[in-house]
Amino acid sequence: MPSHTRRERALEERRELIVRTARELAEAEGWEAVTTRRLAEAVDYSQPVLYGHFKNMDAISTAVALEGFEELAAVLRTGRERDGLRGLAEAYLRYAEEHPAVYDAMFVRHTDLLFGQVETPEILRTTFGEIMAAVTPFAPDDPETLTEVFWSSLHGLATLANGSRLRPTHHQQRLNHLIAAIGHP
Amino acid sequence: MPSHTRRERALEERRELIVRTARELAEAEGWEAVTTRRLAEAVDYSQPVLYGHFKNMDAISTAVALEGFEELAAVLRTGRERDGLRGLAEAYLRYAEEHPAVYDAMFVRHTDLLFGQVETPEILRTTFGEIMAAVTPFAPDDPETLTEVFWSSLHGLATLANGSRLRPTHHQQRLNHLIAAIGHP
DNA sequence: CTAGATTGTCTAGCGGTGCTAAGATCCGGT
DNA sequence: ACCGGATCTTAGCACCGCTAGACAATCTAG
Repeated sequence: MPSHTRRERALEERRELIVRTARELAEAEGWEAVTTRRLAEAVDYSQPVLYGHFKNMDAISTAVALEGFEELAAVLRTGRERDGLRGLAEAYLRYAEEHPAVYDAMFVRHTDLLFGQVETPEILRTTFGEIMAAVTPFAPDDPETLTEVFWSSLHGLATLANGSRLRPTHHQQRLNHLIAAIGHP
Repeated sequence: MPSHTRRERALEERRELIVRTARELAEAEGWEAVTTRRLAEAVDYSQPVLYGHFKNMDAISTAVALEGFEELAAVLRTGRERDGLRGLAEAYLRYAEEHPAVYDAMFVRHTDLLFGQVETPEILRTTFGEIMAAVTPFAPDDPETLTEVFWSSLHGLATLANGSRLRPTHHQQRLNHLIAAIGHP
C-alpha cells in the first residue's frame, strides 16, 4: 500500500516539474517557445509523458494559470489590507508586470477558463472577490458592475503596458487618475 | 507605359484580395485558421505568391490591422461628434465587438505596430488623437495621461467581453460607470 | 519571325509544430 | 525464473511558416 502512495507522490512531483518548467520557459522566452519537444527535453522525458499528465498543451498553460490565480489572490489581499483600492491596484499591476507570461496564461491566452460560469473554479471567484472587496465601499448597492469596470481598467493598463503600447514613464500618474475616477463617484 | 501602370494595378488588386481574404478568414474562423496554405488556396494562388506581397504572415495581419485603424478612427470621430465621450466609448466597444479578429490584429496579436514610437504610422496617431479629443475637456492640463487611462479601460472592457469574461448582460451599466468615473473628476 | 532574357508562378522540400500508435523495457508477484 | 502489466520511447502523421529551384509565359532585340 505505501508503494501505491509513493508512486502517486512521484507522479505528482513529475507533474509539478512539468508545470514549473513550462512556466520558467514561458517567462524566459515567451509562450511560443513552450513546445512539447522543448518542454519534454527540459524535463528529460519524451513527449508522450506530457500527455500522460495533461490532455494537451493548453492544459499545461491552464495549470500555470491556476498557480497564477493563487498567487494573484494572495498579493491582492495583501495590497488591499495595506492600502485599500490603491494598494490592490498597485499589487495587480505589479504582478502583471513581474509575471507577464503567467498573466497571459490567466487572461490573454486560451479561453477554456472562464469567469462567471457555473463551472468556474473557486480560486477564480476568490480572486474576483478580492477586487470586489476593495471596490464595494464605492458602490455598496451594486459592487459587481463597478468591479467589472475596475478590473477591466486594470487589465487594459496591464496588457497595454506589457505590450509597450503606453508610455513607460507615466505609470504612477495613470494609477492616480484611475483611483481618483473610481474612488470619487 | 500604360502597361506598366496596368501591371501595377493588377498587383495592387491582388494584394487587396489577399488582405480581404485574410480578414474574412480571420473573422470567420479566428486567426489560428489563417495559414499560408489555406490563404493561398482561398485566393487561388500558391503560397510563394503571398511572399511576393508580404515579407511574412505577420505582415498580412498588420495590413488588416491598418485597415482596422482607418475604420476605427472614422467611427470614433462619428461617435464623438454625436455624443462626446459617451458616443466615442460606445463606438469603440461596438467596433471591437463587431470585428473581434480585426481588433485582435490591432491590439492583441503581433507587437511590431506600436504607439508612441517615432516610427508610429500617422493613422495610429490619428486614432489616439480621436480618443484624446473626447477626453481633453475633462483634463485640459494633461490630456495624454487620462487618454491612456480611458483607452486602457475601453481596451480592457473590449477584450474581456470578447473573451466571455464579463457578464453579457450589464454592458450599458458598465459603460455608465466608466463615463461617470472619467467624466466627473 | 526567331532567339534569348526577363518575369511570373508553381512544385517540392526543409525543419518545425501538436499529438498518438505501437513497440521496447522494466518491475513486482507467483 | 518467468510472466503480466505498467511505463516509457521510437517513429510517425498531418499540419505549420517559409524558400530554392524548375518551369512557363511574355517581352525585347536582331
